[in-house]
Amino acid sequence: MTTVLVVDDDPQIVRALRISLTAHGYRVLTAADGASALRAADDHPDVVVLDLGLPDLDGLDVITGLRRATTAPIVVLSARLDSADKVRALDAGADDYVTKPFGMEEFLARLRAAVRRSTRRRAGADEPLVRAASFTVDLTAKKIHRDGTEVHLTPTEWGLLEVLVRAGGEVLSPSRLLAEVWGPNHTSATHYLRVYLVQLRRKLEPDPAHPRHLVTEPGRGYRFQP
Amino acid sequence: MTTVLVVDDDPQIVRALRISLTAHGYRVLTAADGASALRAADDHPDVVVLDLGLPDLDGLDVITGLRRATTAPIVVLSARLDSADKVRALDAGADDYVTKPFGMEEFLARLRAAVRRSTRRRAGADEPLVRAASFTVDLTAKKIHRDGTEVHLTPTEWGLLEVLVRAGGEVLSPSRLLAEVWGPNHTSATHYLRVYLVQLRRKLEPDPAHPRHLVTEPGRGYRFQP
DNA sequence: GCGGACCGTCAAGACCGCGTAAAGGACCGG
DNA sequence: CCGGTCCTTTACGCGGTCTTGACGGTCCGC
Repeated sequence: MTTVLVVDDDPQIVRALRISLTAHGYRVLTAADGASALRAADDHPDVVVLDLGLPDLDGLDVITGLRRATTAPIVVLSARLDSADKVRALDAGADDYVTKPFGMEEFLARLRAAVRRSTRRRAGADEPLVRAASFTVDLTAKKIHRDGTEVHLTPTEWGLLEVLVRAGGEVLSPSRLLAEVWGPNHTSATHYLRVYLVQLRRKLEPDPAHPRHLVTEPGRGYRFQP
Repeated sequence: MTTVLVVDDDPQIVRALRISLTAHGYRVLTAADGASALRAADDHPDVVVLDLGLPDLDGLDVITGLRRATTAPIVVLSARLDSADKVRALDAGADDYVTKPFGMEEFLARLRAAVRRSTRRRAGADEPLVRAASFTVDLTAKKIHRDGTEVHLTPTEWGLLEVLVRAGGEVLSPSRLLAEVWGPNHTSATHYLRVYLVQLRRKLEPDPAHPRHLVTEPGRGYRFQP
């Protein structure tokens, strides 16, 4: 679950944000001033929503202080429209700046965008990882693993496998596959496909003669079965 | 140098952005429609500035298309004030949304924030000293140490190594490496790379014939393995 | 049962990317 | 002007990869 630290001294806004955020599945921590905000940073929130008009500390100092404690994205809320304030806040380490009054939908979308970017590396890095019974395909790292060891694929082999995997189980016609891997001018060389399907099966399938994942659909094409 | 891809069909805006961005030390690529924007994504911009009102493709499709090709942050420019548009764009994969007309200072600050966020991980905070098993790279002092003694690198050798090290293990394509080290006009002289890779390996690798740190990814490029 | 279309398999040769050595040439400081 | 460093360019061998051809098998319609 994603944890949001809301820092604002206005109980009205805190309450409104808590309701909306909780309703959207977030876990909510709150702080009413800068000092407690910096303390709350130790609880490792995934994202911080920060009002700049706090009673005890200057807003910019809160940002730099938070930056020392955490790499979580900071979305600043502020009533000030002055663009110089925005520039200072962003350069101090904030990730986005929303002026009050704000629309809740837009605010939530900006929050999602901030969280998405900060988690793409660690969580998202291994999300496009497709599993089959006997091997796994890492689409970003372009690597295949089987029985714990890495399997080496040639560029063309990889190109073919990638197209099949990205299709997500859909049957792809020979001409479609050829166009994707070899370019639109090789759509009649269906023999290539057979050769490379054999090689892929030999490298990936437990029993290459009876493929379970790289399946032939006679007369229609090929399909990847996760 | 940070590379910005500016996508807009209005020559006025492109021109204004190019001037401002260049003056602030960015390298600027431009595209006037969605199709060429997707093509330009292969040049690995560090950040994309995208106008949503393009003549050929729907803005959201451009965002999702870019997201397939690159993880660079996307800052959307749009004349539409409707918050529903913002929500859609942000949820499609955009990182920030600026409405026209916009203040250049604020825009630049948002751009800096977007770039900072996406490069924070590899900047490695305050440890610009990268260790490999057989040598260490000091990125600030521009020095290499191996077995306690300093290794001398020529400027070009250093440039190449620096780009590889800063990429933090990511595979870099030949064209990308050439553009970074020799400038964007030498992207086809792939032979340079082989020559300099040999020299770097001879100076740094324990067994230059079987490199452990400066690794070739056949068909895709080169990678630094710490 | 028979022929043809489609598919799987194997292997040989062409081709291309990569690594390596080394020569030519620009540039610079003495 | 000279020696050195560094960049560029040429040449070549090797190994992996792609392409191509041949052949056997299976399924289906006739």
